[in-house]
Amino acid sequence: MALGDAILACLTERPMTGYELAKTFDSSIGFFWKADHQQIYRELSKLRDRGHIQGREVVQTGKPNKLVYTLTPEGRTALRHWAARPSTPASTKDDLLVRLHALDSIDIEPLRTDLMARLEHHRDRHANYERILKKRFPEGTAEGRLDLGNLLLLRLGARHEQMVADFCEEALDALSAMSGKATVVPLEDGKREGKG
Amino acid sequence: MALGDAILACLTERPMTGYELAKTFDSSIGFFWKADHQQIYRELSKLRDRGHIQGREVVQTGKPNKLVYTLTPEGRTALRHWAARPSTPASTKDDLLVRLHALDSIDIEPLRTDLMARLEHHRDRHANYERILKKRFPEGTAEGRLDLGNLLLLRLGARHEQMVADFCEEALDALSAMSGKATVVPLEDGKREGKG
DNA sequence: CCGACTTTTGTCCGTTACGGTAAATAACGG
DNA sequence: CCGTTATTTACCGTAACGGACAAAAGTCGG
Repeated sequence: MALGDAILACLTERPMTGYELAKTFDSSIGFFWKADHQQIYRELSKLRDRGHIQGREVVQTGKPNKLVYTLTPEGRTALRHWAARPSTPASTKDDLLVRLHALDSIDIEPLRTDLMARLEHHRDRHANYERILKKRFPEGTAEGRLDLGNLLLLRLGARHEQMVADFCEEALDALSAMSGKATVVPLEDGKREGKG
Repeated sequence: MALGDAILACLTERPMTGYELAKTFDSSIGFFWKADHQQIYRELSKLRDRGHIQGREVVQTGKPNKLVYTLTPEGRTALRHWAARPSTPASTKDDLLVRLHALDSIDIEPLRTDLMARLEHHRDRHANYERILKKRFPEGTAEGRLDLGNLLLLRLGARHEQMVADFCEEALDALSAMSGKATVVPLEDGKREGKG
């Protein structure tokens, strides 16, 4: 149950409602962890049952009342214990990779379309990371533990998106070369600063 | 259900038993898709029920009889249809990243240990990718669609592991710098040449 | 003004996926 | 005899995902 711990991690920053958490999982932490609002509400109930978080109802006029969740000391401890256990490296599980593995049994045209969409997707995300980096860390330095973690995360994210975007480009190139009859895939590893 | 399709993708190469598939999911395709043998057997039953694969029992003396599964034409079609649908970009879901997000609420020592373990893990995997690359594609070129896909995959895998390993190293460096009291994270290689 | 749509805050229910434990069967190696 | 390799399968619990619904107030268009 890592989703629960991801929520606890979010709540270390400030108390939040399920709705705000859902928003958060759509931006910052959501860059590497997807969860929709139902999942979050369900997980919140479990965490509350476990005593890891505590909900305080805030009466609102006009809108339905909201439940602001705060980490309890038990929750903090649980998070620390969870964080002290060795992490398990996650596997990628990307459909695209499976398709490439069976490249000669599938249709290339839709694949090409897909690769182009993905290229755009990863470029967008890369730009987004860079934008946030420039805004939050214009000096490229962090002050304090929390900032350090987020800076590291943003840099990793940016590089990852860059890498995948490059990969999509190369795959498209190779596919073109292939359908053009040549059987050689261009480029080799290392840097490859795009010709702009 | 992408696992089912991953299995179909594997079976395009050659007919296999559940046992062999489990092995495969421990090496080649398993580099980016984890699945243990129970999952695979379960999925195989479903695929057989759906008529996407067909099992042929091979009587063995000494060992339990084995069931060799072959793709049916329906299975091939299903795979092609699946591969023609746009892929959904997968999110990372790595515990380590969640921990970094809550860096100031967790203990650094176990994190450091974990980072070192992960560094080694990703270096090993990188070496493994490079080894396979050198063996299967000494020229760095592919002949034929199937080879192209696998070459691309291996290169992506190698780069990915390299990147994550580098990330672990940087995180460790930054953590050391931090506990040494300085609050500045050293500049990374590559871009970002802001400060002198 | 009415109806449609969005925002905010959730709940319910069903399916898919994952993972631990275990068991049956039989050769081979130490 | 015990452990490992090979092979398949069952049972069971939890984690994760995702569609639909609810309820009440806000905003926009006709």
